[in-house]
Amino acid sequence: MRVLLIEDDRSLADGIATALRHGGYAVDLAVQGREGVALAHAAQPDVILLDLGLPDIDGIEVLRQLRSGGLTSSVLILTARDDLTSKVRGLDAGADDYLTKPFEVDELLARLRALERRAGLSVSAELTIGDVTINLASHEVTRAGEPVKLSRREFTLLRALAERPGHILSREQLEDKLYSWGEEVSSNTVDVHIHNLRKKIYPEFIQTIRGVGYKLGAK
Amino acid sequence: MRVLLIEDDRSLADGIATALRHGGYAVDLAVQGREGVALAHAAQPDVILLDLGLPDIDGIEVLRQLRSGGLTSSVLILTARDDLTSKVRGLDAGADDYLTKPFEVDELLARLRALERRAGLSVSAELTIGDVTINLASHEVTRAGEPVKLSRREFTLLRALAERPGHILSREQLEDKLYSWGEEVSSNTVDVHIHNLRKKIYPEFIQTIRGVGYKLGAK
DNA sequence: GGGCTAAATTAAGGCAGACTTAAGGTTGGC
DNA sequence: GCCAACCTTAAGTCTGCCTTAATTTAGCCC
Repeated sequence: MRVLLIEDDRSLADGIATALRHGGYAVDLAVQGREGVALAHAAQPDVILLDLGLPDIDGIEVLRQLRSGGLTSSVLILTARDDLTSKVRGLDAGADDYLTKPFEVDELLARLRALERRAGLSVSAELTIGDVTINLASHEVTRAGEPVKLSRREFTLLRALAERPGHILSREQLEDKLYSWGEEVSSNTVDVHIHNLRKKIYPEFIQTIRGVGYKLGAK
Repeated sequence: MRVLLIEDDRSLADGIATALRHGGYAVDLAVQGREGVALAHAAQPDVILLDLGLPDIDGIEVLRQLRSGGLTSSVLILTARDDLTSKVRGLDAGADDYLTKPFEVDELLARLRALERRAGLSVSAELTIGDVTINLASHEVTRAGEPVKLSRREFTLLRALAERPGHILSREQLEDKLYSWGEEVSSNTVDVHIHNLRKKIYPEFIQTIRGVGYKLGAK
């Protein structure tokens, strides 16, 4: 866990840094805004502790520069100002939390733990088979970078096949993916949708195993 | 965005709830700890506002039950106690933030926005999708620099979609963002609001995935 | 190669889901 | 307490998709 502390008051900064190191954090220290922005990009910290009262640049401006530079670290603002507006401005400029000076080290540590907890990354689930990508969240499918427009049933079928590339799925299994209980179907729908999929992507993309079912890739 | 408020002081609770609803949140209200735990599971709120001084169970205990029940909503503690220990205990028990009473509604709203941000919903106070910008704090929306006037419901819908650009949200999910428990709606309101949004912005801005839901750009 | 079965192809009809519109109802501001 | 804005309903229209089924093509075994 890496922390970047941007704080111009040297003795306060040293005190915090020591406490954090005791707490098992790796701490980088910057005493000016510009320096802080540079270090943030160099050190890629998990959390940034940002003092609002910096000598060279306004803290909120630093925050803005960090965010517009694409930085995703959590930011905790340290401020002597307890006026509402700068708190609100700070939070709206992309801070995750703030702490008013003076504060107790225990509270700082507690807030850091709270920030750590929210480390859940949202992974955009995407399947790739050959030059075909399937975005599960947006239902977007591309083939060699070109978007392919699929209907609901087509998408469901394709996903079912793409989830187990190389495995053969029978018509029956595929129907199970398409239809819920009590709305079974009595025709060759699966065949038809497979056919349409092949037309939209390319024929060899889906292989037929005669008498068994269909499968993707892994030729 | 859905908020669960657990607060035993009825008039305070009503005040907060009204303010939040104005801000475009769907608000569920519980006046007791047990009730709160139950509702949290039923309503699946994005954020829980938890008063520590509840009549039946201690607030921290409520929090513990919520977390051990696997709930991942962000929790913001409201407390009259400004003593450090209960703050720290709260944060360690899994709260994401706290606010000491009395507080200003503006600050509550700012903290809510900050919580939403951390939950990975958005990175800054302003969302931009294509040439449309959405200011979460002021509720101002512009399209190609031109201001667009949206109603409350329209704004809430747009925000929900904009928080996860490219992701598809079903009508059901969108309704959850608009309505609190017990005020469910049985018509095509979502459709209508989407339609009005499209008229005010432009039709292709919101895409329909037939049989699945709606999504924004990300093209 | 002939016969048989499985799969591919095609097109049409029907329908469910989505869009549109307008009329009440409700709410909030003054 | 009135007015305007906004929200909900509901009905009607539209459209893209799905299913159906009939026909053609391909694969396999003897």
